[in-house]
Amino acid sequence: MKTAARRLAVAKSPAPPVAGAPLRLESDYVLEQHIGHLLRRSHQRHVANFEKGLGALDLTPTQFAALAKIGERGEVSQNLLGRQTAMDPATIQGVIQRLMARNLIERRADPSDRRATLLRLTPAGLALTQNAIVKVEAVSQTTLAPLDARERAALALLLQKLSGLA
Amino acid sequence: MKTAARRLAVAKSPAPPVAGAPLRLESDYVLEQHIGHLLRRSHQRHVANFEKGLGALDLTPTQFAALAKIGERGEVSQNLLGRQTAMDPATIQGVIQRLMARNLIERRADPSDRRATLLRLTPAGLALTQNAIVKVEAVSQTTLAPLDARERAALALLLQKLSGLA
DNA sequence: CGAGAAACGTACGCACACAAACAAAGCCTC
DNA sequence: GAGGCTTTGTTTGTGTGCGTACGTTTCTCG
Repeated sequence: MKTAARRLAVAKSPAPPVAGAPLRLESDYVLEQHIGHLLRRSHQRHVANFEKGLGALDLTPTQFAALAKIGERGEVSQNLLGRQTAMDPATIQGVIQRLMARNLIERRADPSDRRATLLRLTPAGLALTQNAIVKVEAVSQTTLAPLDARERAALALLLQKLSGLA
Repeated sequence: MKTAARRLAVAKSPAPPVAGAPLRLESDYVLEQHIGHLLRRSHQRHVANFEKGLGALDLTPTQFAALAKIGERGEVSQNLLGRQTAMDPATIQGVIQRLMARNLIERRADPSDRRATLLRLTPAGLALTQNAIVKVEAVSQTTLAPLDARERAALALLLQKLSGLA
């Protein structure tokens, strides 16, 4: 009912808003060729592959990045982790909370800096991360499937330049 | 107070959760070299440039994509627009609502298919989109600044392959 | 023709992602 | 050593982005 009512409300506007031929851009802007759109679509496709490929583990790309980085460093502050994984303090906050709720990481106050919080993996988190790393390799292969070896290397280099990592 | 209380609650766990040396991954996984991370960071950087560059217009990349596509086609259904801009039906919904709330687009029922809704630009929407297109070109230049002309062409081609557009 | 399948839009919930504003703790300089 | 700046983490608000479920309408096929 609600739906029908709303649609009627929209449809009942007779002439004022919609008069003649639709307005068009005169410029021939091609969305599909623009770097932003291409980056967005490529990233989108990879994220979809990721969530397919890790299905049972129930990890998002950002959650995985956080786990991998903590596991690499042993123990990191929340803030440093954010910088290393390119996440806002506000963003990392939610990620940490969700990982902690699943008992994959634990935190303690930094004894030498009472502002900071140190993060480390739990045994469960370590096991899950090891497991995930294997599957993530497969996901990367899926994402990169349209490219041959030379193209893959070229793309990696270009993206590193683009994102300021090279 | 709330903050202090929470921090104490965390800090008061004495030994059980945090015992000895932190757990580490034995594998030498390098987050920074993986395609997903590179795509994420590159996209992230571009979005930041975009929001800087369009500042006053107050458009997000997706909102701009929707406007540009509507302006190119004259009048499109919401669903088709979603496919053309690579957005979920659920995602395009919110975008449309926000653009409509700002009176940049308007909608009417499709006379030949009562399930569908047709979208078109308002005069204000057309003017804003024309204006935005110019600025978006500049944003793309900013994003691509680390690359020379040959690299830009190569990157565009690779991303088109990667996202299924070529 | 009529039932089932498919398409369109909507609604809700979860997870990023960032800006802005804030409190607490540390640093730094005069 | 005291005031000011910075750093760390939190909270709130807005905007994507998708899964899922839903109601309506259209299409398709027997």
